[in-house]
Amino acid sequence: MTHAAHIRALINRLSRLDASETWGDDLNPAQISALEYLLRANRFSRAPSHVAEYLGTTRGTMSQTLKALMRKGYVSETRSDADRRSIRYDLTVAGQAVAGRTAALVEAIETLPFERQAELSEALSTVLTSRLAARGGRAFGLCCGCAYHRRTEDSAFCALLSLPLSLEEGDQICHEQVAA
Amino acid sequence: MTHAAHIRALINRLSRLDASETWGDDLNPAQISALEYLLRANRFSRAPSHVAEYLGTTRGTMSQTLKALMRKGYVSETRSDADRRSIRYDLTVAGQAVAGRTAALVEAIETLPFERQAELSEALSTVLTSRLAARGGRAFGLCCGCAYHRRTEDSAFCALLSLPLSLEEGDQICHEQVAA
DNA sequence: CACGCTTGGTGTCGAGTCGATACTAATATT
DNA sequence: AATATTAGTATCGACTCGACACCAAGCGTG
Repeated sequence: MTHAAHIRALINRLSRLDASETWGDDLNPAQISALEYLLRANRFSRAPSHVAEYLGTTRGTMSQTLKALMRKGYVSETRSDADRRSIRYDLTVAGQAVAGRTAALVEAIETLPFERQAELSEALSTVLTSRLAARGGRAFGLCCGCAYHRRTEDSAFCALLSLPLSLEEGDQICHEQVAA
Repeated sequence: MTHAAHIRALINRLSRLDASETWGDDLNPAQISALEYLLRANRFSRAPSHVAEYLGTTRGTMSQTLKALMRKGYVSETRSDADRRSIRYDLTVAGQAVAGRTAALVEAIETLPFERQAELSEALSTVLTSRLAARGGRAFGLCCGCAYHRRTEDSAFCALLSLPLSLEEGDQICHEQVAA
């Protein structure tokens, strides 16, 4: 067993463990993952197709997942005025509460020395980036790390969509993000 | 977003990506995971309850998964003579072929410097161990790392079950394993 | 401007996961 | 011998997931 194969097994096992722990409500892993993505995504990146691409599933599946979350009152639907086809899903207060919880896995990771955490984050990011590039997937990076992000003293601006941004939006995930 | 929360997100995303890639046959992620476990587990650790505990699911679910793999010809059932309740699932040739494939994720991990791979493996192992301990789960370590493993020049022996072992079995996963 | 192509979202189908629960049979305990 | 525990299974309901078909909205080119 090589290091790499072992690492893959660890990743899958940890993910499985995390999924089975994050339970407790009437939500399953896929639904939790969707809520967590919505918590961190900016307003341009909350359509079913974006969540689907981020999580590596299809639009059909994600559509169903979001409808289920809708029925349970964790998200709300908003049709776009600019493009009448697209829908944006926002977290409700209940949804924010669930998505914002600290997972047991996070606490376990925090027991590692800070230095180790940084290495871990770095290494996993590298692997993910290379895999995403191989599949032709988008990076889904942070708004502030985008080539089109413009920042002044007390305001921000997206040069791609030609829209003003709030300062907090800089720290959110954007599906349009192009690494600077 | 803390380092730890980011790492958790990376782990889940990588696992999801891996699952969606390891497809192609008539097998889903849970079935693949079961096959991969069976490939690496020794003959005392291939019962539905062991696979279920390893993967963090229930006996009922795993029973169904293994039956599905049975129907598709990837595993074979063997009732134990010692304990007529228990069943052992072994990989067929087709099962070994699928479980032994190299995943794209493994190739991506292998592009990291060897030093980085070792760190990554080490860090993830630490986290997993601490999580397993917290849940009261077993370690599922390797046979050769067990307190009951006895090794001589050209043979091996399990002092817990009082049974002779083949040399290859030392590198397999054992559900009884107690870290030395 | 009208034609077609593409895109975004949804509905449906079938196989299967998953937890919960309830059950059987075999083994342990007392 | 009676009881408790353990291993595996069947069944139920909610849901995932890929595949596919469908519709409506936006786009692109002649």
